[in-house]
Amino acid sequence: MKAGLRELKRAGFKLTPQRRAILETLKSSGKHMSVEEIHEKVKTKCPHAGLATTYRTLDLLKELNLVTDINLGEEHKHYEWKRRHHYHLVCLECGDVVEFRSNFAIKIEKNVLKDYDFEITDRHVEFCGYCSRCAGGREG
Amino acid sequence: MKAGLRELKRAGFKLTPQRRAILETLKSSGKHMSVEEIHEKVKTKCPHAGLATTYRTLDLLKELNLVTDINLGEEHKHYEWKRRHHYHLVCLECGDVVEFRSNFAIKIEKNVLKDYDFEITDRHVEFCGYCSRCAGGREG
DNA sequence: ATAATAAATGAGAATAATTCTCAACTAGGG
DNA sequence: CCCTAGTTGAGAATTATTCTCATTTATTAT
Repeated sequence: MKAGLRELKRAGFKLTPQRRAILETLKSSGKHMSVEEIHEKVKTKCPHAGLATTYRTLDLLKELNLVTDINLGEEHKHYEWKRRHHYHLVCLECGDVVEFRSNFAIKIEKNVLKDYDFEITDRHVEFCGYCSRCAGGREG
Repeated sequence: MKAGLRELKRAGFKLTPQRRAILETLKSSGKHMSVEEIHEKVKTKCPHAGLATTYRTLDLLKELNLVTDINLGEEHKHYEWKRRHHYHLVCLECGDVVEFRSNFAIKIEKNVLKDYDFEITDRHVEFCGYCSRCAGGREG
């Protein structure tokens, strides 16, 4: 059984078409999506799907540690299928969101465990600033 | 002139009692506060202060890069006076928020500049999980 | 398969944080 | 001290999210 469905099942939740659709949408898209975007996509598979179910299911998937929510600026929330040590750069000028990885990310987390005795299960790391294209225009 | 007021002035904004109070409240508290908390504190200095002004001023201070907003869980937004390389650990059990610093934080940012040609001006780094007290209870 | 049942859904109402509107007020320059 | 553009307060408006509840459905045992 596919990852995601497996965890839902194991935790005693029913595998409804709506849940399958939401899960599949996020997993296959491979990027962050707003609740509305997810809902629109889900409706192509389940035309009667209600928005509340999308909210409920995303909460559930978050609870099960399968998805993460990211906050881009101030607007509405975005979700994405969880991946390890995968952070975000958000350009304040063009709004572009670039993923990044750093070897130091792992070291920071070891630091946190060792120095603060804190066990990390989820991460929200967004660095905001200016991407190469936009930085140029700002200062000559 | 004090830091904060200086930047407001320089950018051409008026130094109203409300702005002074909001700025001073955040700066002197030294920790993150919700908009309501800030507003309550401000009202002890300016009893007629409106909530909208607190929202407007926090937006303004953020615009000027003097404060950062942090997202603790799902609730309403929190703000704090900006400090360098100062991140957060959020315990999912007791809700406690601990600040942390890591030498690797600086290295990550150098990585980002070098490898992604991205100029960081603001950071939102929250690691969620379980603090030492709560981690124990969870698994025996 | 089919029935029994606890869980899940859809639709829209309810909520709560944030933003907007606009008349009245005020900081700061001259 | 006056003028004026910028700022404020109060409450209405907006908008994302949550709640309610009657109806439907996935799953388990028969």
